[in-house]
Amino acid sequence: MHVHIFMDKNCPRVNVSLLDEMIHNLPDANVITRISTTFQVLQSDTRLKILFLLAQKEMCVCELDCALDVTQSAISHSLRTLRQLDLVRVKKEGRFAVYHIADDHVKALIDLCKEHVTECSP
Amino acid sequence: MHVHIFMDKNCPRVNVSLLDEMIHNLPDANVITRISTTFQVLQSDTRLKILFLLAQKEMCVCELDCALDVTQSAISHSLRTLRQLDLVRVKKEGRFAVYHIADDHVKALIDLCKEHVTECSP
DNA sequence: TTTATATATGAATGCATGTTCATATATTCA
DNA sequence: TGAATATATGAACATGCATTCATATATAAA
Repeated sequence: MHVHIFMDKNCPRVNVSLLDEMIHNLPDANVITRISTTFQVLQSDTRLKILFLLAQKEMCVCELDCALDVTQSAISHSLRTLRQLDLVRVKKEGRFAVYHIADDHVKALIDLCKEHVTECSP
Repeated sequence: MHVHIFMDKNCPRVNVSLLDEMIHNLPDANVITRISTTFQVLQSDTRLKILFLLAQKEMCVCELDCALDVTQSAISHSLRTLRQLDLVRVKKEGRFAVYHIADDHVKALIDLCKEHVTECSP
């Protein structure tokens, strides 16, 4: 893992060895990227609504289609994105694709964020 | 608050009154939007690195500038965005603008997401 | 006051992403 | 087998955003 302090900037407050250690403590670049990708997926109203609905009960695509004011196509695209990050999972039931929240981390994440947002109201 | 079930879609699995209740249980539209905005801000590698650094110690802009391989301008823009959502806060110390994490929710959020990402490795 | 440093901001650009439309696949039912 | 329903996918368009460059403001040092 590369650690690189850009000392050409020459900030008088920098403690080089401390900063070096702090940079070492950063998650690996690929972990950072996966975290940001996850948050990126949680950044859409439609996908959030899907997650809040699925948190209550597993649902097939056409149920979601009844509940949300977007195209069925948009819902499928959203679900694929959520699936790719393992935020939701599918099981086939006859001709229906029934989606459910992947695990409790996901619920905890959105609940925590909801807390943050509703507590401080700027 | 409007609840609208789109029954023209006519999904055989829909239980109208249940779905109606589930839609009522959704957070208000503006809360959803604020949640998605928050996640949107957490979706950038640069801003995440800033948060992971600030989680270790408060830092001024030029310290961050030494630690990260992006422009000082980019860092300032990122910090403003983080500030606007109350994810970080500033205090002035002489000519330095010293930033720190706003509260523990924020730490908890990114830690939880890091957990999720590092546990399931697709 | 002049100079240097620290931070912020605006404009411009390039890239990514969400949605819709059109269409393809898959499953059930007649 | 054929028709209807359920879901997925691709292309296209429009929008939003992160970064950089250039520059402005603010604080300190000389």
